Amino acid sequence: MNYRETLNLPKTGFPMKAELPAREPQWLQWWREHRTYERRLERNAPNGPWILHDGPPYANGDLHMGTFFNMVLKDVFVKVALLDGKYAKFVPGWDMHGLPIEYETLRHLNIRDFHTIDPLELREQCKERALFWLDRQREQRIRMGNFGLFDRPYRTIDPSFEATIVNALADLAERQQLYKGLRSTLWCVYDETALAEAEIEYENRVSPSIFVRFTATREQRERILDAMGAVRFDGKVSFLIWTTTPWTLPANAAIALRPVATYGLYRIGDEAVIVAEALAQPALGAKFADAVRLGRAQGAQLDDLAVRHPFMDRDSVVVLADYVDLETGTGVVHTAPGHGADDFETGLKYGLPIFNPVDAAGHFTAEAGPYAGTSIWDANAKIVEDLERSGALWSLQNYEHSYPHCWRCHNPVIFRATAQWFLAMDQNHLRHHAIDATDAVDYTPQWGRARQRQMIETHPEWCLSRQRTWGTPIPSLVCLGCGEAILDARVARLAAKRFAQAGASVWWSDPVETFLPPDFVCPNCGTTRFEKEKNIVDIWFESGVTHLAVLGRDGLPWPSDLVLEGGDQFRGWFRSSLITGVALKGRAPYRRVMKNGWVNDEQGRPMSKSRGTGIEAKDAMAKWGADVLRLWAASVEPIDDVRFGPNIVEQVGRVYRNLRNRMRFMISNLYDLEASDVVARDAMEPLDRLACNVADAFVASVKAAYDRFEIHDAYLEIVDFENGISSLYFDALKDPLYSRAAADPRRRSAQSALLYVLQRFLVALAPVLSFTAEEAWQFLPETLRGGNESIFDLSFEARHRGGFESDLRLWKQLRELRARVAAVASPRDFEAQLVLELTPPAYKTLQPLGDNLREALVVSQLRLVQSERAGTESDAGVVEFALLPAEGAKCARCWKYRALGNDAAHPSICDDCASVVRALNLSH
RNA sequence: GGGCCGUUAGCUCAGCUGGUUAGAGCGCAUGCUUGAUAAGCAUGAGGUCCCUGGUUCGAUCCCAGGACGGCCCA
Repeated sequence: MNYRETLNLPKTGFPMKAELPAREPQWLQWWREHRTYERRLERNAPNGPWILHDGPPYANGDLHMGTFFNMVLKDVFVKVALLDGKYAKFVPGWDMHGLPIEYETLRHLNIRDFHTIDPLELREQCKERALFWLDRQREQRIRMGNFGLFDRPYRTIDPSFEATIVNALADLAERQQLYKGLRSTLWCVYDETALAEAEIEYENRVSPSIFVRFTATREQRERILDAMGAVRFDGKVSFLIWTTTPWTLPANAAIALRPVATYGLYRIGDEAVIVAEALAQPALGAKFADAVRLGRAQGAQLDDLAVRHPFMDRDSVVVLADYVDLETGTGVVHTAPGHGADDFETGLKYGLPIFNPVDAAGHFTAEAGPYAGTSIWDANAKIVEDLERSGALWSLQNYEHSYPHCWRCHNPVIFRATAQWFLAMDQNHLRHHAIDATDAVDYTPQWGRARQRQMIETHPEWCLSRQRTWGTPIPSLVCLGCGEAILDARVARLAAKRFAQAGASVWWSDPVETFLPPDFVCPNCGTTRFEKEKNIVDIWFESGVTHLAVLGRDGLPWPSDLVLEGGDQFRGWFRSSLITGVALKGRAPYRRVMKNGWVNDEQGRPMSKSRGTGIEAKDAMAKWGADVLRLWAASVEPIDDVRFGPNIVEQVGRVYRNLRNRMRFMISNLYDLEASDVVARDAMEPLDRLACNVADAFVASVKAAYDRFEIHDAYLEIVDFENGISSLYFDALKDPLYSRAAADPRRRSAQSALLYVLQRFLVALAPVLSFTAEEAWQFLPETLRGGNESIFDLSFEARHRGGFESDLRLWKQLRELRARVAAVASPRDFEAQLVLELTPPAYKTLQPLGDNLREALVVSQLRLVQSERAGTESDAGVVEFALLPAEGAKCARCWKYRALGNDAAHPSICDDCASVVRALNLSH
């Protein structure tokens, strides 16, 4: 007789092969149809919110693995909160204005100069492109298995959002936080337009390289000599600067030194010059041989000195700047705040005048004195000539270097100061308050706070205005009477109201009168005639107010509990949100900031399309499925930079298969269990009760890891648990599950424990392996699901009885014991009988397991002996053990060694099996 | 060039406030099983803990310098 058919072998439709790319979309559909997320949200509503506020991705292009990684991490936390019973409403958002989209649209339309297209038309086209990419990205985010209100995302182009932006500007204006001032921007004098970084190409160019004396007056000289500890010297004393742009000299306001560098005063003949010591030899050239050092000082000691401008009738003051390097030149840097980004920042820092003597077409204005009317490029030669004549020129040569050029006309570009709107960082102590506000924020990792503070400390005045089309207008006016630029809160609120109704394009289409409050007059001159300014707001400001547009309404609290983005956002969104939050609401708009690392390729280098390592999220999901990729995200340390590629996915794929098979084993042994058969934990066999307790401990530690925002720790717990539960527990259970009668109490106890362990296992995994956990849950017989339609209807709450410690110790002891026995001979074929001589404590803990201990060791017979000896601290409390051949013969049905043949009808099987088989025959 | 971060077995990672034969999973090799079977179990081989100095009785862990890699800036 073939006894195999009399066994309770596992049965399930849960497939071993995952085929995730094909199956996952079905579960997306299932979640949508069953409103799984929404229903759980509603159920959780009374328990209060936990909100992760989404930093808006930019709506151009498909999602890459870096975004995928970030979005999976976000989703894990949302799901953890959901399973924890929280109102974890996740509102995804998109950043949809801005230059990249404007460029892409112009390229799409084949338009070279954006001035040639009507702004309203361009805005329509941009909107279309942005919506196109939003839809694609939304599809990809949904495909990842992310939960959220994807039907109602927030979008920076929504009229209500645009109104929020403008109202924020109104609030800031009311607090005197906004002003219009000059700023140095890249400028093409041929196209007469400002350029963005992205519009620049670097090309080689030959420029005049000149060293120029900035000479001290007699009075200035004495202070310099004093500061440098030099003896009395009556000759000419000069700072020697180096520049390759002589035309910027008329705008010189200062000379900058490196604070930590040492500067020397070198006497050469009857004059003396100051340069950095490290550069003295190359800078002074042949004259260095005859130079005598008269004094020296750190740059920081020379702050606040001054010398005369070589040809303008004014002083040039000494300032300090960290960016001054000692690679080339003299370590003394000519500073023209109107003509360089660094220079400009230094100018702001020191309150220097922003000379701006160049017009839009690149000609000097009257401000340039003798050079008025000259083209800047022609002026180069003229200035050098004049310097030569006045004796200020030290040396001249040609110099080839890389220089920014306009990408359209390929001419060299310049820096030119233009009037822009700023958010004043030091008005109302904003910078100070923002730094202090980080104290109330938790950072993961902790050094994030220092990084964030640094980003605030070094934040220049925030330039809010852009001279482009695709954005939210800054509703500022120009008075036609006096030319004053006005950003008035009342005007802004009126504009916001109009934008909320009709969208921000009305700023371009509607007459200025529609934005004027009654009786509005120029505060400067009283005129009532105005013109609209055509600036849009920096998109970092737009994303910086997402917390105002999304939080504090629709059941969402302000601030959020967590924001989670890539580390670059310390300078970006974390910062812009913090500043607007502090400026407008007095505190950070989030309670915790977490950063995730970059995704590099398998060699640890940035992913690159040209190297063939650039993988898009949608392609990865189509190839491997989302769940394996989600598991990958948990398998790495997300704080650090991580690696991704086919080999790594393959490795994670094997871990995935293990997890899947463990689920499958449990499900497949539950096919005949009815809810009414389920045994209460207290009534279970000791080993089964232990497994349940260990599962509780497992979930508790996984939950604790999630609560610490350590997804990777949760992953390690999961892997550790699955290995233990499988090799020890599942193996032990096979015999009782398969060979006992279906309704045998031993078997029902085991099944009940498996059900519980499976349920806990799936809950712990669901935030990461969402699709697979759901799939497994649905393959569980419905009667066993306890009315929980989806795995996401379950909760983390384990029994917090405490007292897991002794269970975990016993569990560990069993694993060691099993390993110890297995090291001598693989016992799992039941061929052995085992005699264990145990220490008294080990005997005390193991003996109560009764026959379960024999099951766990997979032997046919087990005898425990309490040792007389105290025993060393030997493994698992085993003083000694002996493996002997099992007694009896191998039962053809259960494979254990037993006494056979007591039933004449079944001579090859043991008594227990015979009674099971007889019962089966009777029922036929 | 500056700021920040990282560097532990082939791969992904653990290693608490300095003292362990430095661990796990995956892979690899070997064996068992064929009643989880394109599965399961066991055993084993893999490490100058990036390098160089220093502190210490003792350093993967602390300090300094360097190399390599990454992010943000310049």
